[in-house]
Amino acid sequence: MGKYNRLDQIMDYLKIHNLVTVEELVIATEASPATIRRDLIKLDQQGVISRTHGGVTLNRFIPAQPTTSEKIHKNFTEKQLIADMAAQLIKPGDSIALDAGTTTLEIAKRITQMPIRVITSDLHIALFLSEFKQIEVTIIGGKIDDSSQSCIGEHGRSLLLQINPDISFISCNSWSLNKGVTAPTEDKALIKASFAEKADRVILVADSSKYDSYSLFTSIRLNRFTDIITDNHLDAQTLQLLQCQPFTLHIAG
Amino acid sequence: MGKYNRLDQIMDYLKIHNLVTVEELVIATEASPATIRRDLIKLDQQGVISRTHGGVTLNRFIPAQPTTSEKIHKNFTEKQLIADMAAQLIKPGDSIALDAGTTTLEIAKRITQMPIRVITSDLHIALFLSEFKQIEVTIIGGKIDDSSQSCIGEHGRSLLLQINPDISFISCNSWSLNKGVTAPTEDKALIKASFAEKADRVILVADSSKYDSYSLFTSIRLNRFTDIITDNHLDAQTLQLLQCQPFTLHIAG
DNA sequence: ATTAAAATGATTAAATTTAATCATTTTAAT
DNA sequence: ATTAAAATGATTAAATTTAATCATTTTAAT
Repeated sequence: MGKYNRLDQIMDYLKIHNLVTVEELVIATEASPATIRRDLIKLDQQGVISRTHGGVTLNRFIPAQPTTSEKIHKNFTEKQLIADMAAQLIKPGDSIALDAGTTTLEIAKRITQMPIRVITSDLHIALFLSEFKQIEVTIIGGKIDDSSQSCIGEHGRSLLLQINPDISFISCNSWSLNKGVTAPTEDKALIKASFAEKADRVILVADSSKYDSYSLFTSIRLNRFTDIITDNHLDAQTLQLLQCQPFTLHIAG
Repeated sequence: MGKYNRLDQIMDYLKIHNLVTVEELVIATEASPATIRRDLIKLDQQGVISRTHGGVTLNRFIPAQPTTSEKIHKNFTEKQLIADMAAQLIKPGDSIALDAGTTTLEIAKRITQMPIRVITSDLHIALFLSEFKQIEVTIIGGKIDDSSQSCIGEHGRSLLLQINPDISFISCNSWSLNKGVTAPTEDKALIKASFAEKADRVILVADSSKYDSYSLFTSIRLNRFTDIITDNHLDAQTLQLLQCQPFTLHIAG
C-alpha cells in the first residue's frame, strides 16, 4: 500500500490545524516552500483542499465550492439544480429527513433560514445545520462510517423508525428501474431503507450519471418513492419508461 | 436583541464558505476592503475566526489553535496539560467515552494514532476522529444542542447505557465537593450522568477555574469518579480536602 | 555502477494583501 | 437642527506570498 509520504503529512497537519500557511507546512514537513506549493497544487487539483493567496484549509465539507463571485452565477452542477428543486418542496414548519451525501448537503445549504426540523445520519449536515438558529437538528447516532462520515447500524435505524417526517430526501450512488436504489454494504442499505420507512413523502435525489449502475445490496425499490428528482441528461427511452411509473418524475434544469 | 449587521453577514458567509478572501466578503457585504479588515480584526479578537495573510475561516473547532510554530512550544493552557495527562491513561485497544467539550476535544487530538474505539456525544469530536483510520467512532445520537453542538436527550442515553467503556472522560463547566458536577439544563445533566453509568473508570477532566461554581442541575457526585484530573492552581485548603476523597486526584503541570 | 527522469531547493521578479493615513459619511446625543 | 464621535472608504507604501527559472539532488531503471 502507499507509504506515508509528505502529502499524507500535509493532510494530517491540515486535519488538526484549521487554517494553515505555507510557512507552517514548511516547518512541519521540513521541505522548502517551493515543494510545499507544488504539493498544494496537487492536493488542490484532487479537490481535497482549498487555497487562497496565503492560506490553506482542508475541504471538510461544502464540496466544490465556487471561490470567486463570478463562478457563483455560472457552472451550476446537476447536483445543485437538483438541490434547488428539492429545497423548493420544503415548507416552513416541516420535519424533514436528510440521508447522507453531497446532494443532500446541497439541500441543507438552501434551507438555513427556514424554521424546520431536520433529522440526518450525516455528521457534516448535522454540524452545518446546527449553526443556524431556526433549525432543530437531530442526528440518528451509531457507528460512524469513515468513507461517508455518517451513522450506520441498528441504533440509528431504531430512531428513524420512531420518527415520521413530512419528507425524506434520499440520495444514492446507483439507481435503476430494475434494482432500485442500491448500496455497497448491508449497513448502508439498511439505513437508507429506514429513511424511506415512515416519511409521508419519499423523494430520491439522484443525478442521471448514477442511473443504471448498481451495488451489491438493494436498499429501496423505485416504486417506494413518491418523487424522483434528477437532471435533464437521461436518454429519451429511459425518460419514457420512468414517466410511466407511480412516482412523480421531476427534471431539474 | 442585536440586529443583523455586517458582522453577522460575514459570519453567515463564513458558515457556508469554508475558506474565504477579503475580496469575497467585500462583494458579499458591499463594504470596502478596509471595513472588512477592521471587522475581521474584531472577529479575530473574539476568537471566532482564523486569519492568514490572504485567507479567513471560521473556527469550527480546534479552539485556541497556536498558528505559528513559535507558539507551539509555549503558552500551553491548563486544558492542554490536563488533556496530556488524560491521554496518557489510554491504552491501545481501549474503548473510551468522551463527553462533549473543549477539554475532551483536546484529548481527542492526542489519540489520533492509537487503535481505539471512541464513543462521544460531541459532533466535533466525532467528525474529527472519524478522519483517522485507526479509530472507530460512535456518536450517541439525538437532538443537537446548539451551544455545545452535541447530542442530548433520551435516545443517546439509551445507547450509553448499552455500552461499557474502559474509561469515560467527563468534562464540565462547574464542579465542587458539595454539589458535584453540575450542568445548566436537565438534558445536559442527564447525558453527562449517563457517561458515568457503565464505565470501568470514570474520570473528571476539569480545570481549577471551574471549581466551586455550580449550575442548576447536579449531574454526578464527585465520589462517583475514580479519578479527577485538574491543574495546579487549586488553593491549598481545597487540595487537602480533595485528597482525602475516594477518587485519585491528578495534578497536571 | 551508470544514466535519465523526476523531484527538490534557491533565487528573483511579479502579484497580491495588508497597514497606515486622512478625508468623507453616517450615527447618536442633545 | 447642530455637533461630536464613530464608522467608512480611498489612497499609497510596505509587507507578504506566489510563480518562474534554473541548478542541484534524489530516485528508479537498466
